[in-house]
Amino acid sequence: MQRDTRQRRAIRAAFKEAGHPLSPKELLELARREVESLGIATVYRNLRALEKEGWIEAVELPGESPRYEVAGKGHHHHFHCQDCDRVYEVEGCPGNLKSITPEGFELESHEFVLYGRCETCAA
Amino acid sequence: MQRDTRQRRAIRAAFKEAGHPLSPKELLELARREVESLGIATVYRNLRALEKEGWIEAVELPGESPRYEVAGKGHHHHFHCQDCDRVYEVEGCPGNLKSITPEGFELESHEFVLYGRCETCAA
DNA sequence: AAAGTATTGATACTAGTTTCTCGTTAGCTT
DNA sequence: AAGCTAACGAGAAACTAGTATCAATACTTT
Repeated sequence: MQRDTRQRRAIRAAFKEAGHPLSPKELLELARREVESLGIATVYRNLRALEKEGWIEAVELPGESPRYEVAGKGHHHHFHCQDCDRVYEVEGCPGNLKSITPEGFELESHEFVLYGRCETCAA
Repeated sequence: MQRDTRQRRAIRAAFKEAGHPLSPKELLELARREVESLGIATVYRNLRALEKEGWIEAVELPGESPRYEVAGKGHHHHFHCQDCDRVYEVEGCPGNLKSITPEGFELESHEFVLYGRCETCAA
């Protein structure tokens, strides 16, 4: 049976407070504010468990190792800040996708990443 | 000075014949049809050299290690076939990007990937 | 054709990320 | 509160992608 540990609570809390996708390292840092002895192995163990139970899902960005965000947010995309390297969610979707899909290809889904500077770094 | 070797010719030829982005492994396979002794180290060496001289450029897709395509094609995006795992180029661009960029964020560039089945695999 | 050296191929190595191992800790149940 | 054992922490190990090493090969020039 699954236990409700300090570590797991800290990890869940970190996701909720952050509100944007977190890499394992970012997650470790954030959750250590709560449980400072937290180890990286525990982070990975819980990421796997939380993903399996559907509470988080992986966010893969070009040339980056995966980040994770709380699941069930509906269709959205991401903004990657080139200064602070953080990833933000963006609402909305450009649409128009079928028109650029080549003849005979079956479009199933799409991913879409904006690059630039976030509000904080742009200032 | 740079030499014109069988290996380098085979690699260039593979890019031109393929007409779509190639991973180092794909490139190795293709170029081995021409030079069967070709080693992976040589592939990486030439990828680096060709990228440096601007003849190819890297194509980064979510969760994938980089592929490379012949440079200088103008703005375009990519279609990743989930069956054969090949990547194709697609013309056009949805536009409309500023409207979904959050307040205060500075948009610099974007990347955009379609997923589904290519013509061959859809048949 | 010979000499000089850039390039090759095989393999060892590095770097980064994720997983495994195992003794210890701490939730949960009774 | 005692016992059971899931979960933890630290470090070793595995995996992957890419780079470095070095003797052998093969372009180029003379």
